[in-house]
Amino acid sequence: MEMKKMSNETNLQVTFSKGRSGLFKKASELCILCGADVALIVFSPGEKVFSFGHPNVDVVIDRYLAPGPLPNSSTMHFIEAHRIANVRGEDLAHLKKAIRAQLWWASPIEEMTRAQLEQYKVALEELKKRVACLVDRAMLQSIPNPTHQLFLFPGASSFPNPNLVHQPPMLHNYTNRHHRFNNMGFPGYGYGSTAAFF
Amino acid sequence: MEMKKMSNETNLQVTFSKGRSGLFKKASELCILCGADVALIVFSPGEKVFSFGHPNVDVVIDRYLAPGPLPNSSTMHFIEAHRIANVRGEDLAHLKKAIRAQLWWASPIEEMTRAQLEQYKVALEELKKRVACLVDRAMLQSIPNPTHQLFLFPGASSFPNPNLVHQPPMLHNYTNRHHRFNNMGFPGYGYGSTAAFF
DNA sequence: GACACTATGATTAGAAA
DNA sequence: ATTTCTAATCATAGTGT
Repeated sequence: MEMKKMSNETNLQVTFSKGRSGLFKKASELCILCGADVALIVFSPGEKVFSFGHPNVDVVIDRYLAPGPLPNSSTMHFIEAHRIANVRGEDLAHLKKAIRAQLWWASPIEEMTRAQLEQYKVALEELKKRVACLVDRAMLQSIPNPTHQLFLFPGASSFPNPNLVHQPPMLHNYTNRHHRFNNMGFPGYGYGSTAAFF
Repeated sequence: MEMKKMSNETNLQVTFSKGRSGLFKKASELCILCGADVALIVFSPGEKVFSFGHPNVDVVIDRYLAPGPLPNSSTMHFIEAHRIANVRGEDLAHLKKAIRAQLWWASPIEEMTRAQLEQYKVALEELKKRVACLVDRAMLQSIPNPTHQLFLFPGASSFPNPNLVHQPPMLHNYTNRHHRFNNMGFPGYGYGSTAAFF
């Protein structure tokens, strides 16, 4: 088969789907057989997200990004100073609840090393300040809502529920970022439960 | 072949190496044939890093990490519950620039709406608390730092230079995070330069 | 670790649902 | 976008250098 981008749009679609399956399968096999840790993120031509990770996508990414979530040196300048900006709760309790259910980037936290955690913490404080600032300013101006498609769940159609997949793949942690789910308890591949997104 | 972790250490080593090659090849094929964007990170049993990305590992990761419009449906309730802010032009250019230039996980920030920003802010606070808690806990446990091997270039041996590989793989952007390089100008696969890692 | 070799079991392209 | 089916192709485990 010629190694160049396929012209036929339909065939491309099919090929992508199959290829992705094969790719993910290979990835999981590598994890199972060799105990390797893998993070695999795929964006379809249609911009849909597919991911696979062992033990978990974010954990691997963090490890890849290590040492420390502050990849660029310029950021390091901020590590020294700055204390935590006091932010009072306001009436955001309910918001917290909602957010708690969907915080994607917090899940890998308990697997970070102490050093990473410390850096992470500092970085968070810095970021929070910036965000707070942005929020305040945004309050004054009404940023037009970009097309929200809030109820769109790209990729959700692929594996709506891992347990419903016809041929149970040994894949686990097969997710898309908008609708994460861990296909634990899979035949032949059950890994320790991942911490819930608190 | 039985799908469980291999016992023979030697065979495992070989299998990993082969499997990784195959996996990366598949990944690149998916990119070439279907124009998919892929990030693939693999940690060998020996903790060595191997990565592949199209157009680039970090770009894909960022896209993966970038929270599109907060996608959870339950979130909607809160978004609706919030009043809309008033219009007012304010210059955030410098702030945006600063953020864009420094915090990788903040990059998507300027694309968030006010409502999203507020949630983001709350989320940060929540997260920060968790981090602080974990840090404190970690302080007491003194979690041993995993060997950092900061100046080690694992994986560099695999594909020292793509151009030197006997059978030129169609792989590109085969990197390890400590020694990044883009194998642009590859026969049959040259992609436009990706944004530098600011 | 990478590479050569080879039988065979696994994977895929293509068409179609 | 995924799946089924099939024939043909390909990738790989095991062994050895």
